[in-house]
Amino acid sequence: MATSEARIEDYRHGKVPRQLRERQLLELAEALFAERGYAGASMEELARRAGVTKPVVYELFGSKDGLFEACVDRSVKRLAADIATAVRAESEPEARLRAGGLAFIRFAAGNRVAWDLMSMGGRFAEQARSVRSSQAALISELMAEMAAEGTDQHELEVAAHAVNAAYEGVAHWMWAHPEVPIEQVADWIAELLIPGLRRFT
Amino acid sequence: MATSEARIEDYRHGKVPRQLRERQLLELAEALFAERGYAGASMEELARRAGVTKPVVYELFGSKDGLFEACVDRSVKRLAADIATAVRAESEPEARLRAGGLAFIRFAAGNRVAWDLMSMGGRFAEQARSVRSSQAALISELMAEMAAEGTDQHELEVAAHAVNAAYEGVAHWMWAHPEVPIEQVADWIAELLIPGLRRFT
DNA sequence: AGACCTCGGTTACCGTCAGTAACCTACTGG
DNA sequence: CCAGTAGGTTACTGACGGTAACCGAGGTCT
Repeated sequence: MATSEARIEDYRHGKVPRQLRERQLLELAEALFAERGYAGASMEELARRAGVTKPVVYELFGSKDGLFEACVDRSVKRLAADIATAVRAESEPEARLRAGGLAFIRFAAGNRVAWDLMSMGGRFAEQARSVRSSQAALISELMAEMAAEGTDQHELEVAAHAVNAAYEGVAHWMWAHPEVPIEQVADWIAELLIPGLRRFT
Repeated sequence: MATSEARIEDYRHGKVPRQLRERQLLELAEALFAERGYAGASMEELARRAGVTKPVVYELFGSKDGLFEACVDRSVKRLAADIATAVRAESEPEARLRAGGLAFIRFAAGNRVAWDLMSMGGRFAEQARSVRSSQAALISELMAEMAAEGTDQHELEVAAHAVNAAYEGVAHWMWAHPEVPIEQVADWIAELLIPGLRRFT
């Protein structure tokens, strides 16, 4: 990392550059949302924790929804990057799926805060849907590699969504069973899904 | 149905029995939540639609959360009943899973209101988790029928959660693709999952 | 030097809504 | 006729999302 990370403490007399303030608020907001839930988190408190007042937050994010979406966006990007990296490390389709799945599970296990953020449905159903779709698109791509030419596009999409959801659902299960190693879990899911996916080849 | 359904209109001068009022409010609340989302739905408006005032709602449900949970509970029970009925109609394990899956998909397709209610995460994460768990328990039961004796209990649970989540995830996909018949979708998922499930037998 | 701009920030307010305390009133049974 | 109660209302509080208006330190142009 060449450019040293700027810190808030360097700006003693208030007056922190917008970009830095934004990063600071995003980090605090992520923690706050995870800690209190969407409804329970108050803009006032976020501002207080950052040592500023409400209008500052509103100028940067527009609204509470805007702030939340920004947080989710951040997490989604991190997750997508993690998966992409893991997938790129392998070359065989099946190995890529296993690697992607493991990365997914790992992320869920190691970033519960971010994870909880992303799986908040409710009024953010639309956003959640688009997250899932892009996730599924990623999987579709993986599957398209190994799919025969004549495969029905809809069926492929459905399978991709199913695969994505399966991992997602199991991630929830994991929280209740920390004693089970995640590699084991990832393996079980892969073992469950791969046989059914083979018919696409 | 022997006992005739009591209706609100029969009680011209206010004074409606609590039980009936409760049913009425639950139905209106379900619609309202679906229409406006949790945050957007106001207790005031619900009361107005029912022709009463807020404290009536509060006496019956305690809080907005309480009302919401009651709504979800109602939907969950309906879904579980639907699935149980469908499953009971078959005898072969594989056919039962297919039937259960189809019932699941059918419910999602025909009760979007209830469905949306159930998949609202956020502050209701705990409730959502318990719903999923009981759902998965149902599937576990199904799978236990066809599972060999020595099967790892954890693996079975994981698979059950994965199967449940897969159906759930695809239900979301369906909304965006109403042109695809639900039987087709249900079949695709079954085809995807069953091969992987066979290793339990 | 002084006029001026702008950037980061504050004070003080509004409207909405969950939740509650206190009160009202038509029936019902003794 | 009186008491109890079941169903309901009025009128309020407190919290919170969101906003208008203002402020002051620093740099820049003439």
